[in-house]
Amino acid sequence: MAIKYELIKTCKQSGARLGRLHTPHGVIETPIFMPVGTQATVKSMTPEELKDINSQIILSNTYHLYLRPGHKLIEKAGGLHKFMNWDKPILTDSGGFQVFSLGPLRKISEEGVEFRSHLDGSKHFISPEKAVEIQNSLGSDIMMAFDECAPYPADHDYVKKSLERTTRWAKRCKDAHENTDKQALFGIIQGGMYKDLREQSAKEIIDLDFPGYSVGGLSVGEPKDLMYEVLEYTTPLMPKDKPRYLMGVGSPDDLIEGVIRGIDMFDCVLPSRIGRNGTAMTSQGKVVIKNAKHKESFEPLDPECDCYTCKNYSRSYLRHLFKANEILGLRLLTNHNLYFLLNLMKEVRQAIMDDRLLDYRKEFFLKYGYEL
RNA sequence: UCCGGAGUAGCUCAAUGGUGGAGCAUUCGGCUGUUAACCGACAGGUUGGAGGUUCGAGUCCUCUCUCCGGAG
Repeated sequence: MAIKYELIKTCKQSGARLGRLHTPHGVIETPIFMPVGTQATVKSMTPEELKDINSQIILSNTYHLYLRPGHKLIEKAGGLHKFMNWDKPILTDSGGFQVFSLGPLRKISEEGVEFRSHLDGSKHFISPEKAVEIQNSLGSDIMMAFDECAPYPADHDYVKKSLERTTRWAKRCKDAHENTDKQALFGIIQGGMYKDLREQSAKEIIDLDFPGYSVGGLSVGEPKDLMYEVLEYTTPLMPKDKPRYLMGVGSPDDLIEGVIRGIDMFDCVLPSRIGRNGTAMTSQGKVVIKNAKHKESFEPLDPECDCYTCKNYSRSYLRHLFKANEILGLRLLTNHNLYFLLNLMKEVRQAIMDDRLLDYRKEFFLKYGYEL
């Protein structure tokens, strides 16, 4: 087996899990946040910088790398790790979400998905088998099954048909995947916002016996309370001895709420994207660095933060960089936001260890400005 | 001094004589398995000034001011 999950303890106060995930490229302490590096790069960050902020694993993308530069090229380069100079674990998303987000450019059938490239309009076809083949070429530590992410809202009938197809596709992915000792393939539970469908999907996917499971189809525009509710009845259905991954979630409150509901892994573009767009996550809440009120603020972005950005630069300077459209500004904010979430998860792990995650949530929310 | 050109939003510029717009800048908002250094909103005007022609003038006419270019 490529990976092994070790449950260290559960928080007595919240039930959250503290664990370790052993992978071919090292051990990951969970719960963990995974920075997103869609095109074989976490935008604006070097691998060295990612290590400096304690990134343990990053995510990359099948769809994007298949289109450009091509998975065969990456295979020829010696695999994704070597190609991008990252020797720690990598998880690759299957392209299922791109199917969801490509909208009118794609056509879904039982066989797979036909779509037009967003780059040049060329026609392509990705099947479950193809998604596995691509990810085998990339050589990621954790591969994701090719799924269909249903939109929100979607009616019961549509979601049921969609999740059943996701199950059939998951089976095909598993059958196509042979490199099981070097790469782990995770199954994805769908089912939208319907309890009976989540139960059905969980049963079908777990019956296929994957080394890890993710919850997909959340964080697609539904209210937060609804997402938490779905998690509350979905994670208890998942095996305790396997990692649980909530796909696409990454706001600070969602991470904490997800961990409390039994999630071990998260990924999200939010910190890197809003960082590039000029918003920082700080212990005191959100900071939009371009706002005029920071013009003469010579204080750090977050006085409680120990990241490179906060230790060396003022809000005034960061604002200047953004106003002047200087590339360093978005690099520094990306660096800070990723550090902030990685550090948040570190504190969450400590709080689980100390059996006080609910207390921690309360303290964090109060400072950040979230309502409990 | 003469000749020519130009004066419209903070800037660069649109607008048959018929409801003065855009891009950028400003201010603010959004972003959740990246089609995203992106997207959106608010605000911003006595069209250099004064007359005139006209039902109606940014647009045509007269005078005037400023700037640019050329000549002297």
